[in-house]
Amino acid sequence: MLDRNEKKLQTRRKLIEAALMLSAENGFAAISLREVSKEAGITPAGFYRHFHDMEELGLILIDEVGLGLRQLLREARRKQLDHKGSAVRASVETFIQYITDNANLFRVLQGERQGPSVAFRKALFAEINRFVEEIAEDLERGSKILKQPLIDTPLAAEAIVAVAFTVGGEALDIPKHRRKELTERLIKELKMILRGAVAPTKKPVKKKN
Amino acid sequence: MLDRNEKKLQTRRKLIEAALMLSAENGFAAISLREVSKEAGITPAGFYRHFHDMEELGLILIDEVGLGLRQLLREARRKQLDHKGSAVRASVETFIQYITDNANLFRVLQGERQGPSVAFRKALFAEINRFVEEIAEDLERGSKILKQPLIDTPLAAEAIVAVAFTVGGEALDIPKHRRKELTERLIKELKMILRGAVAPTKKPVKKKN
DNA sequence: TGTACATCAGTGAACGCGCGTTCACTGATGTAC
DNA sequence: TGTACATCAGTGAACGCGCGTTCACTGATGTAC
Repeated sequence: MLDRNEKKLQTRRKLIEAALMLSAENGFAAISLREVSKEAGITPAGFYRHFHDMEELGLILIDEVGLGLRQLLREARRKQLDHKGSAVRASVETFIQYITDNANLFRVLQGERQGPSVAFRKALFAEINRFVEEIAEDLERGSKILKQPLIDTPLAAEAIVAVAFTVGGEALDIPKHRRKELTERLIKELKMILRGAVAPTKKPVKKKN
Repeated sequence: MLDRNEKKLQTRRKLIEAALMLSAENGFAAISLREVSKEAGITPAGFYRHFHDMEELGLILIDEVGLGLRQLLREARRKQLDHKGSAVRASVETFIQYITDNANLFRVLQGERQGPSVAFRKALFAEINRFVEEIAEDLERGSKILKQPLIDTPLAAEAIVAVAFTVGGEALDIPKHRRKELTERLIKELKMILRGAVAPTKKPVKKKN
């Protein structure tokens, strides 16, 4: 009951990795049970020993996305403590690195927002929301340290994530040597948002936009 | 040579509308030539009198998206001239209205970013870029009128579009009565970005984020 | 340790289905005289 | 206006293909004695 189980888990892993790899091309929605099974080295019928159908596999992929995002945050926080340069820079560089390393995982997140099923979309949305909330907490903490209260932290977090994911999505389709530009651009954009999120200190600058 | 041609164009329109309608469910990538033909009321073989394949139809859908976006901008500018309330509010309300009215068109834009083919993605990206540039011009104009120079207009435009499209995408999956909240949220987020994009007037507020 | 039996991950063949594409065709519309 | 011919949007049957799913099966691993 150990070697056997281990073997099974190994095949399961292979299926997950195969799905991740194959969905790089045209998204998870575009791949078939047969393709995934073949890539993982088993027959289509064998697939059913592991998942009820492709949707179940898809939901597990989304879990992996969530896991990846949390790892990303942990890594980013760690880098911020070393604080050479700004916190934003450290975070963005970690983020772009993550995207580069986990392109296929990020593609799932990016691509299946209007994916194959309602359950799918809901799960993905929940995962992203969780990420936004964690970013909000980070912002809150940072703003207290710097003594720069923010006007509306959750909103700022949402805007930051929206912009980061959009630019991140672009990064996937770009040759590596142009990643650096994207990184700089993203840093500037996020700083812009943060600047707008800081509550005015003395004379509030008038704006009528 | 007139009635004939007219009839043909009519069928073509039906195919386009059918594709738009069917792709509402699970995106354009998920629909078949046979489905579209059936929905449009012709046999699958007849499809080829109008398009070489589904990809060609898809590219035309993207053109329609572009057309829609330009109409949206025109409408938003018109509303701004009436300027009851802020320019941002007028724009956002027009935007959300557009999304509500053209949900399927917007879904194409939203959903096929990592769509079926490279040509597809490129076309979509080009269309969005064009939109970003027009927003940038609007921002530039607005900032001159208000005498509030912006630090980096193209960047601000990009961030604005990223946030607007993200929130817009959420709007699609939400019951109508909650649209209002989303509208307000989007307005706040865009104002936040604009605040961050305005060049500091006198003493630049220090920030180390 | 050796034997008899149970478990169960993975096999391979078969199924019915919807797909994209081809083809010769039909019949209404358009054109030339 | 009437006739003979050309055009061509749309038909309907046929094709081969990959799909998801089922099923009885095999044979290696695990368990009980």
